Amino acid sequence: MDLVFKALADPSRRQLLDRLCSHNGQTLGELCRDLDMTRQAVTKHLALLEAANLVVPVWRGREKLHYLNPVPLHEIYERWIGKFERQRLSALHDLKKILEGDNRE
Amino acid sequence: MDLVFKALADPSRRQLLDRLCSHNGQTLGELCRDLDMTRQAVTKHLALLEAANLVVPVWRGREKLHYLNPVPLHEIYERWIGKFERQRLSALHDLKKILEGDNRE
DNA sequence: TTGACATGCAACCATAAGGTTGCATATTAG
DNA sequence: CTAATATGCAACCTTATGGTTGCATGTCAA
Repeated sequence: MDLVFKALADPSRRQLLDRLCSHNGQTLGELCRDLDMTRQAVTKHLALLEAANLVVPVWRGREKLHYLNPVPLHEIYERWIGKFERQRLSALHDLKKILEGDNRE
Repeated sequence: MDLVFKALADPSRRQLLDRLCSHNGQTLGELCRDLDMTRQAVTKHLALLEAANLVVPVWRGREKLHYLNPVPLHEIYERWIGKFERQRLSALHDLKKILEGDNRE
């Protein structure tokens, strides 16, 4: 779970996920195209995404295809974001109240 | 948006959000209780959470109260996680197919 | 008004993170 | 078989990150 949050923390990695979202199953070479980063940098990012299980690699000969795994993101939502969503309205209410009262007790 | 992902990347900060979720409006001192970290470390974490607008501070005399702001998390979900949720089933399908086929083209 | 309390600010430190370059390895095409 | 292609691995560098300690500031209570 921590690995997933860590993996999502970097904009380059989110960009890679975005690319895979729009075109699943790309090779490393394809994912590198038009990025101002070396192939090795991309490799490192993909390694973190794989460690977080957000991306699953599949070898086809000398090519490495990358597939999106939506499960970890879904879990993040279920076990983490959802919890805050459930409290969202009451938290917003707290905030509104306290900001209206403008710092008095 | 990047600030929000960065803020969520650290487990201590997620823990602080958790604490605020279960008891909103705590002071710095309260938030520090039973953490194996100095007050200054907590202050730094809270500063990042504030920069990401996940936590809103309200001063009451010499005390600083901390309130949860659910909006950024909601936006993360709306603009980011939701997008992947929408593709979730097809991505799972891709993954299943490719893993079944076990690496042939 | 003075001391205790709640917090802020700044310097400093160790390690992690993101990136590069150079070379090695494995697969495919001619 | 040999070239070119696709990728991996390792060393290295710079900056960010998470943490500490020490001291300063502002507020409340006796």
